[in-house]
Amino acid sequence: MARRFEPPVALGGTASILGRCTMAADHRYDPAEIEPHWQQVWADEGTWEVPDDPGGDPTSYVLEMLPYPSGEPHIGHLKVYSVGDAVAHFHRRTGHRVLHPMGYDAFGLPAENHAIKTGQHPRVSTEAAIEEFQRQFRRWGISIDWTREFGTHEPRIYHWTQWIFLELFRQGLAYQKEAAVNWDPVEETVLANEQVVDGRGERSGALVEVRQLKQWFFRITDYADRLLEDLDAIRWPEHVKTMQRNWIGRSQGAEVVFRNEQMAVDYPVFTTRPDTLFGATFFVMAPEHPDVLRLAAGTEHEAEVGDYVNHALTADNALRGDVDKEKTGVALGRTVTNPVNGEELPMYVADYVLMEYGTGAIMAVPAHDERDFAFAKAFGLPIRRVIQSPQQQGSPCEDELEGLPYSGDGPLVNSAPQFDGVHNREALRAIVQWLDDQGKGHPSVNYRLRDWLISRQRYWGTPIPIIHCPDCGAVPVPEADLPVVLPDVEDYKPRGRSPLAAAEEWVHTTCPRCGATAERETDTMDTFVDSSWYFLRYCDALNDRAAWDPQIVARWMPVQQYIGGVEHAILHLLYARFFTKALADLGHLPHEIQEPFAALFTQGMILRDGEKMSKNRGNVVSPTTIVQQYGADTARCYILFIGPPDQDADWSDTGAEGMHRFLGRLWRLAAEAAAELPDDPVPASGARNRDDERLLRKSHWAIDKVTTDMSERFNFNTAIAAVMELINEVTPVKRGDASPGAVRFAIATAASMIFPFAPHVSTEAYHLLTGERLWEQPWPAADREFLEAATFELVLQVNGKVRDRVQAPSDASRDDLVALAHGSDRVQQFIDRNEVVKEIVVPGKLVNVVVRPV
RNA sequence: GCGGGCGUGGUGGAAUUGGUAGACACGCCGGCUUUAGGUGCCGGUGGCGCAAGCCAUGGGGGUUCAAGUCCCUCCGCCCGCACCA
Repeated sequence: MARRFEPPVALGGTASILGRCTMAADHRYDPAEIEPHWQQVWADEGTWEVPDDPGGDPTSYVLEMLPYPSGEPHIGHLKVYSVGDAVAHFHRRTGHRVLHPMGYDAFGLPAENHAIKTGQHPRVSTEAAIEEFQRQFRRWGISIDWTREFGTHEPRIYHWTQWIFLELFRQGLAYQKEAAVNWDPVEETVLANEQVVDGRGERSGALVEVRQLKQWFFRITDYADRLLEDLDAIRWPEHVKTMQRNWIGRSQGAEVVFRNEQMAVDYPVFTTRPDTLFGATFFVMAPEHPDVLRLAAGTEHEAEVGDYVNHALTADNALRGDVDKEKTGVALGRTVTNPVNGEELPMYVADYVLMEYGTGAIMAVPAHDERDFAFAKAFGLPIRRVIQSPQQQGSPCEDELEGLPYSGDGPLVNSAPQFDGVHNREALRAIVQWLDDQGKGHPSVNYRLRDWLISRQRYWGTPIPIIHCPDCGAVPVPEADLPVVLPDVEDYKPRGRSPLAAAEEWVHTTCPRCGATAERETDTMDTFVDSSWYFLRYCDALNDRAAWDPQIVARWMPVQQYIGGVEHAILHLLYARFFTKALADLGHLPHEIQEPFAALFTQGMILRDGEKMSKNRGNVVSPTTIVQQYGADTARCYILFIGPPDQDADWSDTGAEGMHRFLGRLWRLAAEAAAELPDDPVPASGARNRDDERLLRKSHWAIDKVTTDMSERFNFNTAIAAVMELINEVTPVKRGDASPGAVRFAIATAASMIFPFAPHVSTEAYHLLTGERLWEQPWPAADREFLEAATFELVLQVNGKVRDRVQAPSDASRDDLVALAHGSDRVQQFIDRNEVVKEIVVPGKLVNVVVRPV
């Protein structure tokens, strides 16, 4: 290392030589030189690698969400890895073996769409992007165990994605069914419910069509309750948990059977309000309900119902979901019997009833349900109040409809003699019990969550390892034949079926069960399948006999700190939880591992001028540019300094420059001190002068502050600010008479603590000062001795307003403090001509003298 | 409509449990160093006021010796869910 400083002979014991025209000052802080140097050392030595089995050492697994490799990393990546790396470094230096791996979510539509446009194989563009990501992550100095790296598109990886599919299939958790599914006409594939937002494809923005297709599903609904309950046990942001709870949408209620006598068919409905059963005045079915046309057949409504159903099924999904839309529907000309009172209720078909939820049919209680109320008004149907609202209880109102619809609680009316006057919550239980006894209903739970549709009619994904045999049906590919390798094709364009269907040689095969001619499944899996287990693979990444060894996984899992964007609050995070539970049930994970991510941190976006960065706005700041301009340390530090990392933050070029100046100052102070100050020990308590005391006090205060900010919260911005305060204390003039040992200690401590955010410059500075490798040093510990001062600044208030500040001994009694208050002229000024009512003393802080005019 | 979050100087943000509002930084102003630019260093910087002092955390009200922090109410912005029976 030619550039290393040769420390000159020490220039004596005082710090007064800290002038500017020194050797060190001739050199500039040059990240372009420092950063690659240490990166090379870390790469050569494999510094961040951990063994599969770390033995008895405490472990920590720090993970950022799997990046999708496309083009080059953007500033959001820089932020998420700056946060994750800070956590990983802090955990390492506080005594943990830290697993901090990297990989790529390499399958997916953008690469395939690119292939459709250019004919370039998605593997080629994807692997080019991966290389670019690798290069950048290395250039940023992120501490990654590169031996564990993989892309989900590698056959050695999707081998196990297919294996997991087969395991789920074996257990009945993967199944095929014909269903009304969301078809994205632009992407030409089906989408999961989670990928449809406001009736539009999440990626394409196209209005989604409903099609009847045979598709593969994962039975995530079997895990609805556990996915809900276990949220309580994980340290995740409350709003993410709320979003998952809402998505799962558990509602407790009852199934109630309504019978159509003409056709002799029972129609169960789900309701959360069986207490309002006596208020049901009609009955509504979804247009998709398979019995609708049959029911209407032969009635005067037949033609009208047919038209309505046709229209409803072809209408835009988005419009149908609109709450404010006028209620529409058609009478079926049939009735059902209300089981509680034998009343005949007219049947309707209406598109406000959804086939996917409950049984696709509802009992309508217009008096106590907004939607039913709106429908009843539109169709002139009777409205019967069966629950009294509080306003109504004193004086029965004149207008029958006043206060309706009312969805709150209250005593029952107009119901049945044994229930009238009973509070509805109580009546609810009694009515369900009665229905159960009569065989006309039972308690029931419903979920909004549906099974996860995983098949995609696209090329660039993991092939579904199934062979369709005319005799045996869907037969799993034998484990020994895995992986089913994705074949090359000429044409990536989906034409309503997977491009894989065109790979005829690949498709044609024999049935593993009976040997007959058979065909391979040509759909591929949703890429969310890949990202639902990748974190398990990292623990045992090179295993070529199994997806992982459960014993090894047990050493690292669950992920101690997971970091990523809130946009995955539902999709990825719910699927990964489902996989973890299912795999544990199947015996592939230790039973204790029920949750993949013990703690979650969601970072905010980086904005510019208050707006999202986007190519359209032309306000994109690229990490490449920033790193070139200021170095990785500045970029990483600044991104963490702009504000709390969970909040959105506005990027500012001048702000980044300020951070660059600060790191330069830190480096220069270290270089100067290394060159000019003798390497004395920190002066012992008897040998310290006032400046030593001040500097050491500040140092230990900063250690305490930074340690708290890092371990108890994610306040990296205030941690960095504390290091800045410490450095401000070390500047030449302030240093005054401080001893070289104290000055060196303060600078080394600052470097040590900025390391998780700016690993290169801090390592360099620390090495200059001590000759030691910073990453091998334990995290500094604050010495209590310096945290407790002999005196403190006592704030003196009169009537809650600050009037003076004085130094007070830390061990002063309350009376002493009050005396000090009265001793202040400025306080006296405000007490004069007033009567002292009382004195409030907050030890160590303030005295408040309360006065009132005489 | 329901649920959640947020509102503090010119700007980003601090204020951990009700106890000094504005840490730290950007920007701006002034000074020193430098051939010069940049860098570096020193000082100042919430508003009003000559000053004593007064005012100030989206608006209004309350609790308290003391409120950015707790309570009520209104306003504004952001996010999630939304015909789920």
